[in-house]
Amino acid sequence: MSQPESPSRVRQSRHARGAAPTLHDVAREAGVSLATASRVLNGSERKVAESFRERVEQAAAELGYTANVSAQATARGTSPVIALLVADIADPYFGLIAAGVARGADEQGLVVTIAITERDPAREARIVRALRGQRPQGLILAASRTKEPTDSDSDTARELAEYARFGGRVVTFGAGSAENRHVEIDNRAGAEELGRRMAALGYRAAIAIAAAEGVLTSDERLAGFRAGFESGGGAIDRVLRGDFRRESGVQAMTAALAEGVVPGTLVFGMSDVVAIGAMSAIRDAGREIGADIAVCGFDDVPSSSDVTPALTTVRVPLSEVGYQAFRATVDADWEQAALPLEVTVRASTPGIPR
Amino acid sequence: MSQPESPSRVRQSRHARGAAPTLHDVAREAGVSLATASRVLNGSERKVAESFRERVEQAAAELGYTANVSAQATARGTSPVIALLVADIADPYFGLIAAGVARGADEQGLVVTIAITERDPAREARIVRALRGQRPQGLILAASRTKEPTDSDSDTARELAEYARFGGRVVTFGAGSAENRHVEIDNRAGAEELGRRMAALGYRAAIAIAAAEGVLTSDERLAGFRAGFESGGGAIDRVLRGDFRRESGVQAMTAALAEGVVPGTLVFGMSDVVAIGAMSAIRDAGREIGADIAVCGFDDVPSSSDVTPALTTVRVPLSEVGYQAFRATVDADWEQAALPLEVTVRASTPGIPR
DNA sequence: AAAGTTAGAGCCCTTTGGTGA
DNA sequence: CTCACCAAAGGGCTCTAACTT
Repeated sequence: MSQPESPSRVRQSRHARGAAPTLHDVAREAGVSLATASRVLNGSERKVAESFRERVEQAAAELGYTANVSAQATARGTSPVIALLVADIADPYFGLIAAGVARGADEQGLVVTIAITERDPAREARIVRALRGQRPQGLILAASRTKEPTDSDSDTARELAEYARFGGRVVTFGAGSAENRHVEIDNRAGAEELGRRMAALGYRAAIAIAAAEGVLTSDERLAGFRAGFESGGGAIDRVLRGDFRRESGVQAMTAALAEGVVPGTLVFGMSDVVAIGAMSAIRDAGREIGADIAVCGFDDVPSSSDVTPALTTVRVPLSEVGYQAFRATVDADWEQAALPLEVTVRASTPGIPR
Repeated sequence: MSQPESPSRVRQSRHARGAAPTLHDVAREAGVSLATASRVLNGSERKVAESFRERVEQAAAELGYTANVSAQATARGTSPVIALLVADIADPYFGLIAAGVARGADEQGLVVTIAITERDPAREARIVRALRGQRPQGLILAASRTKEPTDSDSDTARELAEYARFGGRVVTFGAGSAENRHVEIDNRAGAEELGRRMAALGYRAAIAIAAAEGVLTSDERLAGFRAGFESGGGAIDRVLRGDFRRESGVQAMTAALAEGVVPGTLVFGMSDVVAIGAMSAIRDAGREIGADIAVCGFDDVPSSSDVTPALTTVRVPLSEVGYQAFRATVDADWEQAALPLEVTVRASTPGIPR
């Protein structure tokens, strides 16, 4: 009566159902000690005789044993996970970065946990704190950093510092603190080249659709573009503010159009997604993209080449960027590999005939 | 000499640097027992006197304590993670699903670990096995299932069964086994309606670009479309095979065009991404999308409305689908909420004037 | 006697001495 | 002396049972 409804050859361990077999179960089944079973199954330098190894492996297979990662983590004092924070995983920008991170993690047999900040600094701080509890080997922060930290930003910073203090490795994008490793995308240079090229195409007046002032990526891209565009004789007439989302491009552009946009103007969206939103607004206003109003963006996300006219942009090797960020979390001595940006001129900026 | 370079008020615990503070440290600092500290910090029914609670909380704050999730997991026997398997996180289809899953997980304070199958059954099996080790509360499999399992598929199935056997909850998409919960997208009905609508618009000849035979989602969409389209007097002339990726759409369409495509033909891509690839090929061949060759897809990923002409498709609430999948992993009694699909006719299928 | 504390066993695994062949 | 095994301690936490006031 102590073993209700148990089939005849049931194991008498406590996990008849409901719990996965443990190393203990395997060891007992194989008739060896825990230590030996551990060595066979969960990797160790020390040798185990072939006959024992076989017995253990068979027992494990029979029982469907899988090492309990949490237990391993507590015992080893390190857990095989990389934490990735992104603003929005459905955004292709972050999707591509995540793909790169995942690729790297897979290579190293690490697991990646993903969390979404929704671009909310308070949320971000909360998440970093929660993630700290996982004791991940590395933490990659791919949400947008701002220059002058809000209170919540410094909450995040504090949590990150705390995490780093106890051996965790933080990787951020763009200029990080001296402490943290960071993957640098040369937004400024890429944007400058873009500005130069656009000026060379004959554009002289531009409208920029940027994120809020202080958002580093946006600031850098804007400054770079301005430098390049002005060096070629162009000028940015208006800077509209929003964020990196498509809807932001739609709204800013709609507003700009309402105020009036002269033909031959170039619109520069701080991200392709924004630029594509702007294109949509332009079209909805009955204007033409290209000869009438030209548009360019930044990132070269896949859909940039699928819209019509195809979007002029700066190619950022996002997946590679993600991969680099991953390497930065695990490599003892890491140096960022070159991440070349490349201006890609397409039909959305046909140029102005002289 | 026993405490090198230690600041004066250093704590004497073993973790002067390198290891995060433990509950033990907090308890000592607060002058209470482990049990009390645990109750205060890591949630418990039992009451703790206010004065003790304060002391503990302050000590925790001072030390920057965060509970070690792995240790909690081993002690509690359950770990707060949901595992998500997707074919490709950079694909907007999976990106949106992941966003929905992440939203749900966040609501419940769970962590999402993500893994990429790359649509490789062998990889998938390997990953499921690795993920099993995490003892996640739920496992969401969002990669494409096939009808007649390959060997590797049954490897996956075996791992899933093993996982489920010990209390894990598996959620798949599309018709799952009787055992597993599954989130059903009514591909057939959606595609049928699409087919009907396309026939009503005057289309009579269609080319379908599908994934390999046996890939359930593709099969269902194709069958549904065929039924609807034929019921309206149309017929599918050619079924080209590839996968769900953009490149597949390009290749299939290029091949189709080489063989010849008469004006007025409708191309149905089994996913928007494929349809967009086909659009690209059509354009590259110097043909026109719309009046000449019409195109429709499935999913309504964001870029579908950004391409020109905008893509006719079937709207799938992907983020909601992901959310549902998440609920299915955690709710004791779960019933799938309705996931209405909606045919969205856009400019890529202007119809054939009679 | 109620309320709240504490000691200590237990979770699953790793790893280090020891020990017998 | 190797070689290859085992026992046992330890890792950070939870939770029950016993104890204090």
